[in-house]
Amino acid sequence: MADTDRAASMDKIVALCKRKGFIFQNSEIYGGQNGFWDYGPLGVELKRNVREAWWRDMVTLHDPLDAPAGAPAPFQMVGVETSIIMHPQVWKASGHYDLFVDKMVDCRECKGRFRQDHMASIPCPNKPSKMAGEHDACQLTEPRDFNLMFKTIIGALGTEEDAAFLRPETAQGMFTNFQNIVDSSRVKVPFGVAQVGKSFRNEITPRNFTFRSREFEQMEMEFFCPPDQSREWYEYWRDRRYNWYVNLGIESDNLILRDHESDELSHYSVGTADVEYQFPFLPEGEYGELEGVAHRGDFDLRSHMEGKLVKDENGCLVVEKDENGQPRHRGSGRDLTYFDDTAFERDKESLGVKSFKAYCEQRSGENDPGAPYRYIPHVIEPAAGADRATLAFLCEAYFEDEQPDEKGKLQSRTVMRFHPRLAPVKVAVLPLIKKGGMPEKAKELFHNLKTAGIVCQYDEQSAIGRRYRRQDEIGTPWCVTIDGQTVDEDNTVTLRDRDTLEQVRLPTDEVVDEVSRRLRSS
RNA sequence: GCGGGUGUAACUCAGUGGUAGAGUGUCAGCUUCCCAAGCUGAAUGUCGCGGGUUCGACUCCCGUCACCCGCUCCA
Repeated sequence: MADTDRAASMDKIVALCKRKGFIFQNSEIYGGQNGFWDYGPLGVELKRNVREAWWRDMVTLHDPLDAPAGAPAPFQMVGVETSIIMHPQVWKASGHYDLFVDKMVDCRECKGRFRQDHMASIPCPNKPSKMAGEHDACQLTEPRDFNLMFKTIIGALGTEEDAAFLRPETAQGMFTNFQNIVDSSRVKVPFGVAQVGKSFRNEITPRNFTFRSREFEQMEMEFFCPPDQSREWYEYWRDRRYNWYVNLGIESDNLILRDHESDELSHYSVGTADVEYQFPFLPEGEYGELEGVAHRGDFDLRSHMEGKLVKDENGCLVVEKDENGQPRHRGSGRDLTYFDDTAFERDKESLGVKSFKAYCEQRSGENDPGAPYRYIPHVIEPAAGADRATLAFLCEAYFEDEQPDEKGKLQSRTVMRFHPRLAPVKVAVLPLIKKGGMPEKAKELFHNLKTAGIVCQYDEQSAIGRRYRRQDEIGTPWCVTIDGQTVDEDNTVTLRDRDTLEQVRLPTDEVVDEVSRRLRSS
């Protein structure tokens, strides 16, 4: 597909999102706000389904007794929901505070804005032979702070002293609760903590529909494992997360798993891979990030123990010091190490020691006498964007094809081919015509579907063909039609498939079970 | 943030210095026994927002907001 076609299809998707109630611009009646979006009646169902598919896969269906296929070992998985505003020190210790506060310099002459630490390598827009700020005509402002974290004030009389931040990622809530979770829920390493929630970033350039928003929702999981197994776990989660998208209907041609180059890695990461989708708003062959799966080592827990970490000249993580030799941003001072009692109990006989204390004393000369039984767990973090995944599913579902109308003439059809589990509406109940007892019969079935908790719609408005198309356009996988045969003969209905247009007849009483069965097996 | 483009009904878009139309969609009625059918009727816009010029602005000018494209940015 040419790039112009790709852009055109994106325009159609955006228009459909608005027309059918998937996604609206936030505060639209006031002119809108850059970087903020609202989900409409169908969008909220779709996004809920995305979230639930993730939570089900991660938490609800996870069986801690057996290792899932491909996993190095059995593991446990729990969920949390932590607050959006956290203690300001969290962001200082994690590094976000320093990292997100960029010094920016404006040029009054060329109207350019530059990151102060990048200026030496950015050509002056007016005189590209010189670097920004070095041309005689340049009129630079003083460097100013640009904080990518949303700032707020705690307390009604709050001053700048009471400044706090909306979280730019949900992950820190899992790290700061690490000890609480270990102490309260009897989990043992390796285990994961999952969370779904809103995050906020003051993006400089929100763009591409909901892809880069200032308020967005993340589906993050922090997986804590022994340091010597972290590589295997990283590879496991990377592949498993890629497959999650494939299983929910993303064609593998549009989806890639891309390992980061070493110079692309965050300062704390020893390995990161992105799950990326070929969005229609990108040029052909370019992909946008849906999810980052990062091997974060012990960076996060260590930061919250010791304080903000930086790499020293040897590439080792050390606490960053201020001019007085004190930590630049102190940590909590809590001991967040983990004692692997299972492994120690297993090994202690062969080690010839009675207690862990004795083991440590025996190894008192070592660098880390508690190793490998007491350690800071390493972290594997699959961090997915719920809005980005939702957008990818929307783009992937969009199809235009041609189907014959009642006169046999081909008519174009817009159909959203959502995976049935993601479809906002699962089934529509349609009386073929508005009389002959069909509406009554249809309403009865509709009530039964409702009672069974299946999201469904009832529609008796206008011709049957048009109603099918309406449902196609919002991606409803099945339509049940009540006709004369239902009422006058054998109480059977037709069940129409969105993609094949094929119809099967089945007894009205079996519709709820059949739809449930199809949803389960999809 | 910079440069370019765009902004008229729910959607797609016409339009003119004299306060607005089409198609689709939506709604109501009739008809209709399976894929955007037909007929009849109806509702909807302060022409993105604010200011200026003008007797009069949707139209011209300025500002602003939003969207798209290109740069920049992207933990």
